[in-house]
Amino acid sequence: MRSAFVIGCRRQGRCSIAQTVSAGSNEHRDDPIALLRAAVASAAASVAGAVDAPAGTTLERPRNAAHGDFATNAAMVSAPVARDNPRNVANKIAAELTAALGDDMTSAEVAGPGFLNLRLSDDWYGAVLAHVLDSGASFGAGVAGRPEKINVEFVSANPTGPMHLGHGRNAAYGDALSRVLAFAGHEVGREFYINDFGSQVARFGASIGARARGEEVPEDGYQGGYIDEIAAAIDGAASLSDAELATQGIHQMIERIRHTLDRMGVEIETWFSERTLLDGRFEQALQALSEGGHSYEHDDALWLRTTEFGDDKDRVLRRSSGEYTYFATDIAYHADKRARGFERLIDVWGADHHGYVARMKAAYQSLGNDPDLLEPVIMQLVNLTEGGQRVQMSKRSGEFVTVDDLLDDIGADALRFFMVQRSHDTTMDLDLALAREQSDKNPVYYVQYAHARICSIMRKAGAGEGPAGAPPAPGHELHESERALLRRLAEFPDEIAETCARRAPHRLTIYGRDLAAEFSAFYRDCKVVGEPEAVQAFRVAICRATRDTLARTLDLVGVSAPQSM
RNA sequence: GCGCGCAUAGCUCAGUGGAUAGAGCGCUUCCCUCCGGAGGAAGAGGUCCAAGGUUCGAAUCCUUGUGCGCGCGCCA
Repeated sequence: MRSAFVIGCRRQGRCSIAQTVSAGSNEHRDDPIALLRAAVASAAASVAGAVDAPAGTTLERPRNAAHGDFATNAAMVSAPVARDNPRNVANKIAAELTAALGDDMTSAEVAGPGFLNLRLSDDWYGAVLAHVLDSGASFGAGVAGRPEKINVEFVSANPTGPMHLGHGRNAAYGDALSRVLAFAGHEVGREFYINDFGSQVARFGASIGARARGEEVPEDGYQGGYIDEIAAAIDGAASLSDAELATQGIHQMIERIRHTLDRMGVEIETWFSERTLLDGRFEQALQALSEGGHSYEHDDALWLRTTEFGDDKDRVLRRSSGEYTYFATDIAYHADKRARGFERLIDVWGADHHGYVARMKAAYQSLGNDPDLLEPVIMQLVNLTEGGQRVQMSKRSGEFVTVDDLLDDIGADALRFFMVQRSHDTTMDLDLALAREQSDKNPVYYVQYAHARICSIMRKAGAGEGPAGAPPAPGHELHESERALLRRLAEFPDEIAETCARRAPHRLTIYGRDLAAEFSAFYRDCKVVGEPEAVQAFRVAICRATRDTLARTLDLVGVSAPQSM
């Protein structure tokens, strides 16, 4: 029996639930936050007369300073179990905590309906800083409860055209998610599915052929200047077959997409060709569906009974014409991912694919898999704005804005930060004027500036990269800005865990901005260089920890952390 | 019509059961003999779409309604 005990933070309106830990857990023995959390859980369990703290017990960072450094609702949650009123329970928990934490805690006050407001000593804050620096590059890493082998399929833009806005958001999200999952300890495979098979490929080849011969593209063909460019780049294009043109054209488009992703700093490990599934794996998947009794013939077509697993209607695998559908090969693709040992599949799809979710999960289940281990993530649309006006067309070409256009315009850092900034399930506006701005108005510059400023301070302090070592215990009374900054730093591992659990990398951009703002307050209140030696050493250590955590946060989003700007 | 998503400050958005709902932008007013002013401080600005329900406690969970987006093909 394991009851969840969660720590949350609550400051400036944010409330995050994080890592769940059961009472008495020994993990992160040297992590002051984990120790505090464990002490609260243990005290609550003891007072409630239970083995574990009651579910729903939280440790929060109150936004109101009068509510202490940390606060817990343990007493209110435990009261029903303890058959006592919350304030009495709170007093008992406070007594237990005082005994358990000793000098680390300076006060535990009962407040309001039964909140317990805790204040920690400066020595405890010193231990937080020591923990961050001791952890070094692994601070916040490996927080995944149980490491999994996860496949993240993203972008998968059709190789019949350039990457547009939606692909940019998809790429920024998928790459950031992959990075943070890997950082948290999962084994992650990043994959791009190349749709190089089927009717669209034929239309693509026909379009190139038409342009190569100076004809108009067919009614159902692909329009756009890039078709002319591809036709011109293929030797003797006018005399090649449409099929050959399609093959060469797709190769070129993939190279273009690869180049665009490179410019964004997006890494793809596996470029998976749909066509290669036809070597037998495709037939194998269809056979498995048939043997499982999930497919049937009707009206000369082959159908999958997806309604068996919650879809609205059954779906066609093989058309009456004999051609297979995109859906059919996609099923084989998912079977292949599973066969390659990935236990969890995350598919990052565009908004127009949300109707595809139910059928794909049904198909995955038909293959004998747990549908919960296939997670389609739907990216909502992106609108571009400029000075409040909606812009969707490129000024240069008059066509839809491509990712390359945006990279030319606002750069990779701004593109990635802005695209990840919003939760994937909300339609977002990207303000080009703001993204272009090279000032504090622009959030990505704000965070990068804080990092550069810390680097400058450390240069001035002559700190260099010397041994991080254990910083001296604070010899001075800490400034409230120092405590606030250390609390924010200490929150990082929980933030990583929560970002992973919710598949929500946009949290990282918020955390980065909050950490940068917290540093700015520290910078305003606390001088580093020129202070007495012990004070300077302690503050340089704070700078080092903040710099590294800011850099890590930016890196997980795929944004650079410049040492000077 | 059905399905999925969304609805929070003038704008763009955080916030998936806790105390007085936050940030950025915009607006108003301040701060450079100061380790980077690419910065900081203060202020104005809210029926958290509506109505019910669950709870000691709801922006958050449940129902219904409204509005917006997207999808509903033997396309991909």
